Amino acid sequence: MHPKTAFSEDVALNMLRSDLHRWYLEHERPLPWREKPEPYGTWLCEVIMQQTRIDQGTAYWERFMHRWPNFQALANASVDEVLKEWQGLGYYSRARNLHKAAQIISEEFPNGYPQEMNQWLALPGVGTYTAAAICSICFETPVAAVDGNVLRVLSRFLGIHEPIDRPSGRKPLETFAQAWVDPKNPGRHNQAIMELGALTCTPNAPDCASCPLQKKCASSFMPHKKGSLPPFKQGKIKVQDVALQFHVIVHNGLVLMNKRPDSGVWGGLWAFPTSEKPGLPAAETDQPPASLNERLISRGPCGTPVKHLLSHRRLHVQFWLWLLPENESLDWGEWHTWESAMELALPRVLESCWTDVKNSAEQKESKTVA
DNA sequence: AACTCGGGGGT
DNA sequence: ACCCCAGAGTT
Repeated sequence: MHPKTAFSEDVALNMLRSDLHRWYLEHERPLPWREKPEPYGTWLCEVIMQQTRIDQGTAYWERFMHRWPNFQALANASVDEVLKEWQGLGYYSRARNLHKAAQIISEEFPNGYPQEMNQWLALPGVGTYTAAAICSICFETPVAAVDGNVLRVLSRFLGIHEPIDRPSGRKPLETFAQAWVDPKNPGRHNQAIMELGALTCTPNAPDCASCPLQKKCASSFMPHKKGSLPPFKQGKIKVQDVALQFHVIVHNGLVLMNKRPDSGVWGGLWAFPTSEKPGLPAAETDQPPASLNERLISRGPCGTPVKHLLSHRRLHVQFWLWLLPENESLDWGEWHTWESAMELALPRVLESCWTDVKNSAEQKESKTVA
């Protein structure tokens, strides 16, 4: 590369930086973790906000900060407590990894914390984006934090029409992002691009007129038709139908709850014992697996079937009531009162169906006695 | 490189 | 119905 070219590129980059930074000083949202940035709150924020809107995650951040204000406090919590506080936020491996990472940090950095990219990257739940965000914001490490906002802003700015979810499209964006990072103020720079993506260079109907990068943006003067603007993606999500059955097993007023395995949906959360099969349910209320009849007394459907949407699955959820015979026992999980079961970390779909299922189960159970 | 993993909001 | 969101881990 010719020195002269490098020089003029450098000048151009500097001008873009100052334009962006001026814009950010005016438009920065007053988010709570920006008041007094420190590693714990920043790390917690970045993990909570993974694939999550600020509007949705902010209340969770506030509650976590209040309940567990530092690495040690979080490390001393139980994973069930952390998952309960995480309930409803989704991607529950984040909560389990958060807890695990807090224990690692409090053990390996007593009264301290990691300060380098590689140390953060070694922690569970911390990937390239999160490590870069933490280190640039807290330690002024000159690394680009490339998230969905940045990919959108830069793909439009550079006019990248290659799919951003594969190397051909992603590589030039990361290269430019890294070259553009302000070595003197990387944290503010990274947050400024993300803020621009969140407020102005939005997924649809970007407000180019008020964008500080407009004059040099490859897309601002292109027609903003619905699918004509970067970013483009290759990946297509195939949503599958799944018939899922929750087995509500009751005995002496108690209900059986299972802790779900870490792998799979709702990992680490508690739920009724579950059976599922691909496809749509054959009927409004499918017959349960025959094997359950061997030890349990079937009392039939319970509560109202519901459809529950996940990003890659359409769950058709049904509940089935069972009674455990007197003098029989079951070691599939834990017996809870309906009240104590509700204190467990539950999937959203159970949270929203809870009263309906409980009422239906109690009604059918008492009818049996009579 | 392709999957998996939630839930909520927008159009 | 489809898209996206302050992505990471596994296969």
